[in-house]
Amino acid sequence: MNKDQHTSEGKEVDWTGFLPGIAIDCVMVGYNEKQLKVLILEYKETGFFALPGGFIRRNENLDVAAQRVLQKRTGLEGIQLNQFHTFGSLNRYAPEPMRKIMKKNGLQPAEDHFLLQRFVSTAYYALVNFEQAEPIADFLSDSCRWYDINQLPKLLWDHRDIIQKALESLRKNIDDAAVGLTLLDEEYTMRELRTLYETILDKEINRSSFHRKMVNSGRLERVGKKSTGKAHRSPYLYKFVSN
Amino acid sequence: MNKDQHTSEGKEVDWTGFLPGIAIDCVMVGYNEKQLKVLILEYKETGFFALPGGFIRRNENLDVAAQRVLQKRTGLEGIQLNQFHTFGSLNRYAPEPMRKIMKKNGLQPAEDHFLLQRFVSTAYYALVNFEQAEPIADFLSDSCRWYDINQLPKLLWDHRDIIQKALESLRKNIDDAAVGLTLLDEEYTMRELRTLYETILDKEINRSSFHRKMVNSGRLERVGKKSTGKAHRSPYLYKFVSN
DNA sequence: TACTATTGTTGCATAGTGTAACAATAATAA
DNA sequence: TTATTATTGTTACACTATGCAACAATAGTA
Repeated sequence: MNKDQHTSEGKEVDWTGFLPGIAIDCVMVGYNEKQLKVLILEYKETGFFALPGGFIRRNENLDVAAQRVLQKRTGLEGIQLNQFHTFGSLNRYAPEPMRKIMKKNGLQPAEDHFLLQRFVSTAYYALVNFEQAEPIADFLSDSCRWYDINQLPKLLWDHRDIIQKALESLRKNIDDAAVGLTLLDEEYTMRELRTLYETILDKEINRSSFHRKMVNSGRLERVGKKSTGKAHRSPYLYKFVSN
Repeated sequence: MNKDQHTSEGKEVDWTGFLPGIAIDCVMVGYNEKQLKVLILEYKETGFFALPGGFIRRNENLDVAAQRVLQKRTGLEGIQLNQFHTFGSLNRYAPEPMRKIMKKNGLQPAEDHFLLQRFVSTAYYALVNFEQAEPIADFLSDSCRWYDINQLPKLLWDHRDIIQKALESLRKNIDDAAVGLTLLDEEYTMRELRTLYETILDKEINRSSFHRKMVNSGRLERVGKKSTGKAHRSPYLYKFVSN
């Protein structure tokens, strides 16, 4: 058999249980203090950073595998995952960092170890509530943390490109994605929702147009007013309609 | 080594030269006589039909592999390929048809033969000129033919779903895809272009709105008139502007 | 020369959106 | 109590895009 000792997970990993050659990478997007965040793993003692990812079990759907990866890293279930691209460039095959990571974890991988192969990677993005998620490192990493999308550390392989493409995809789907539903608190002001849009799209949005569009979309419901404590009219609170 | 005899291609196939577990499927879309066409392979003596596909060489980019598949089946180079989804459902793993296909080709595949594994498949669609393409079967097939997208034979695995998703993707991108550029002759009337759009979108399009939109897009150029021989005003001919 | 069918074009209604202005209002200052 | 201030809610206007309908142009036919 082809097993590694991974005491940090308390069990051995049987790499033969996964499909070879194909991996999954997840861009988990959060939002806090007017900034977009992405979950990033830091590998032990190497200064290497990368997206959370995983592999597909031999009797597991691709989409289910992605759900599993997300659940492992955030503790959340039932999050909508969006497959946006599959990355298969040759220049993403660079086993040296992974070999170093494994050595730092006390492993002595053979040259043809599962993790040192070339992988094609199908990438998903997911909108994750910053408050509810609990970043959890995997057995090769010592941290899984939120990073500001504009202040990412240098990432391994093509993971910077993957995040960029995820962001483009999110921007394209922003109106369908119900971004406010996941990224904001249950109730929010129009200003907060607009700021979220502006942050994602990285451009200013006209105030009254946005207001009209959101109200007319029929997906928002007024649920009260918010006291800002400031010297001006207090804004309404909205939430997504539940149909 | 792990080689099969394939005299129809005049050489052996060394399956170890490909990445395992991941395949490519191509939806090549053509247009003829007001109907959308798709290139479909028929496997020898089995009555099995499937999309043209292939695998990724160990030192080959994913996108390049897709180009190679397309080139092999159509003889065309430089066609734009659009990756639209990666299919990884478990229910697409059904090796029995492939085993039968191989046996009909005089092969006696081992249980764990490369082609009998589970594959995740990254799918591309491409717009292909019906006149210029020369459908070419591969070594396991005895034909590669255009089929009307509304009269497809029963396809193996999930290939019907793949075509459906390709069509949805094409519809979403129809305005960017410059469909007329590839699917029509170099010069065409507004009526022909509109009929193409209507065929792809499967709905009627308002005549004058379409006319306006296309003219205002700045991507069309009037290049003359066409004699229809009919008793009415003759339409202008257009072509895509070359910038 | 009138007729017919189709194309090219234009006017009108409606919807979406950018811009600016006005109205409402909650706290603060006078 | 009243004026001030800042921000939100709303509305008017302009411009664009698009569906719809009507009119004009025209190439062949009767």
